[in-house]
Formats: sequence, structure tokens, C-alpha cells
Amino acid sequence: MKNTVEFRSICPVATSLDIIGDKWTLLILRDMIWGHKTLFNEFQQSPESMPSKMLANRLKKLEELGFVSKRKGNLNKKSVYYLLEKRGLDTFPIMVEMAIFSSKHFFDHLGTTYTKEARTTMKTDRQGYISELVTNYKKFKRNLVI
Amino acid sequence: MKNTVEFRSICPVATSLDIIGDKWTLLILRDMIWGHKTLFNEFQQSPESMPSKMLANRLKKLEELGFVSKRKGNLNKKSVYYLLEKRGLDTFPIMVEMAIFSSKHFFDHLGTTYTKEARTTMKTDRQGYISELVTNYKKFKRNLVI
DNA sequence: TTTTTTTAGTTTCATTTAGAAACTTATATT
DNA sequence: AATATAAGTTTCTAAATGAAACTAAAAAAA
Repeated sequence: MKNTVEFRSICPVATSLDIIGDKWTLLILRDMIWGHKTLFNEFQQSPESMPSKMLANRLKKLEELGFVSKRKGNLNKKSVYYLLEKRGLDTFPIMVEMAIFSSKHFFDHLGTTYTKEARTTMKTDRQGYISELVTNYKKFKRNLVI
Repeated sequence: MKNTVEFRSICPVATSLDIIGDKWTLLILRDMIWGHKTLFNEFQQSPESMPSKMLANRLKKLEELGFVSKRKGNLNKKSVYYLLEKRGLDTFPIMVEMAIFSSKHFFDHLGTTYTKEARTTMKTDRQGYISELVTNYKKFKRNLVI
């Protein structure tokens, strides 16, 4: 098992794909940003049912790359909290573009209900939407009692 | 080998990952948009050296999904031209965000030279940058003699 | 016209990665 | 003391990747 990222070229798109180009990595960050999830078993509850082996593997990689940090609970010593760092938050614009793309082109497959206005907000005030969610996350992180 | 995309959930981010969440798919689209590449062997020349099996597999998938179209050459009957359709062009904003992300966070790895001003243009006039490249591609496609 | 080259793939096979499921270890709760 | 919970790890099978050799049709060269 490899533990360092291999860069295939100096292309910025390829470089991003070398890091986040798989089916699971971004879903963890999605759950952190949109769902304020922090615990291993919270990530497991997501509708995509990430296998625990994959989850452990990707959390480790995300930590090594400085996307997230890991904190052992003080109150409950069995809990391990994963929190977003700046680098992790900076993947958010990529995910927003992904959301805009798939709700435009794969609309049928996504639930009509939540797609309609969510997409409108993202498109009409993309930067504002991003900023607000980032601000919210930071507040959540500040107030979190571990 | 599977030939239909399986959607794991109705999350718009997950849905995009189900389609473009791998190390090769977007690189083909990158070469089409930025490099105006159209032929099988042109894609093979890219610095990431995509294996021909992967390339054939991904081109087929991209065609099935309506991201690209395939045209047999008139002039040279042995050439097969791959061209971007609207759906393929619409992945461009995702790639731009990827480029902004990796040139910000993995600067050391990318060549200093081309990173500096390319990133400035993308950030300061993101929408303009996107529109121009899309316009350029459309012009290229219109004028292409097959 | 025969030979060689080019283009666009396909096939084969070894290696790597993914994923399901059962298991483990430390801590917490009853 | 017994049971449950959280966060993983291990094991094993299936699927995807990738290197390399191969193929078929068309074009160019000899």
C-alpha cells in the first residue's frame, strides 16, 4: 500500500486528480462541510455506505496531506474527531462546480425537490454561497466541545 | 466490464464523482479543451501517458454519456475524430477550480513559470477565462476539416 | 503492386485496488 | 462484571488498472 501521492505530470488538473481523483475522498470532505460530521461512524452513516476500510484509508491520506486534522476526545476518550483545515475547505469550490454540473446534466436522477433552489442559489451567488458555508463551518469548529 | 454508470446516491457531488471520479476521464476533456486534441494518438502523447486500454475505455464511456461525439474521417478514413459536445464543455468550470486549487496548494510541484500568470487570469476573471476558452473551442470545431 | 507504416484500437496477463464481512482493542455504559 | 460502542484492522474475493504484445484496416512508400 502506497502512502505518498505520485504526481504524473505538472499539469494542475492532473495534479488535483492525483490527489482527489477517486470516488471517496471528496465525499468525506462533503460530509464535513455540508453535514458538519466529525466522527468515523458519522461518515459511515452516509447514503453511499463507504466501507470502513476505505474510510480509514482516505481519512489517513487526508490527514497526511493536511486537508483535515485529527483530535482525540477529552470528554470521551474513545471518540476521534476529524476537522477540516484550510486546505480541505479550499476543495469546496470544486465540489460546488460538481454539484452545478450534475444537477444540470443528471437532473432526472437527483431528487427534484432539493435540486431546484439549491442550484439556483449556487449559480446566482456562487461566491456568497461558498463564503457562507465556510464561515458556518469555522463557527461550528470554534464552538465544538471535544 | 460495466458499461452503465451506477449512481450511489442522489447527492450531486457523489453523482459527479460516479461519472468523472477517476484519474483519466477529465484528462481527455482537458486535452480537448486546452489542447484542441481530437485523435486517439494525440491523447496518447500527453505527459501522463495514458495506456491505450484506458484511453479506449474512457473515450467509449464519454461518448455513451454524451460528453463527446465520434466522427470517422472523410479525407483520411483511418482517422477517428473525437469532439466535445455541450455536456463535455460544461465540465470545464470543475477543471478550472481544480487548477486553482492545486496551483495554490501544490505550487512547489508545478512548474513556477506557467503557474504564475495562468492562475492570476483564472482567479481575477474566472468567468471570462472560461467563456473565452469555450468560444475558442467552438470556433476550432466549426473550422475543423475532417 | 507489393511492402511498409500508420491509426485506432484489442487481447493477455500480472499487479493493484476495491469492497464485503468478520474480527479486534480500548473505552464506556448498564 | 457483563454488555455495548467507537474506531479501526484483517481477511478474502472480485474488479479495475496498466504494461506489453498483438491485430485489422487503410494509407504511403518502394
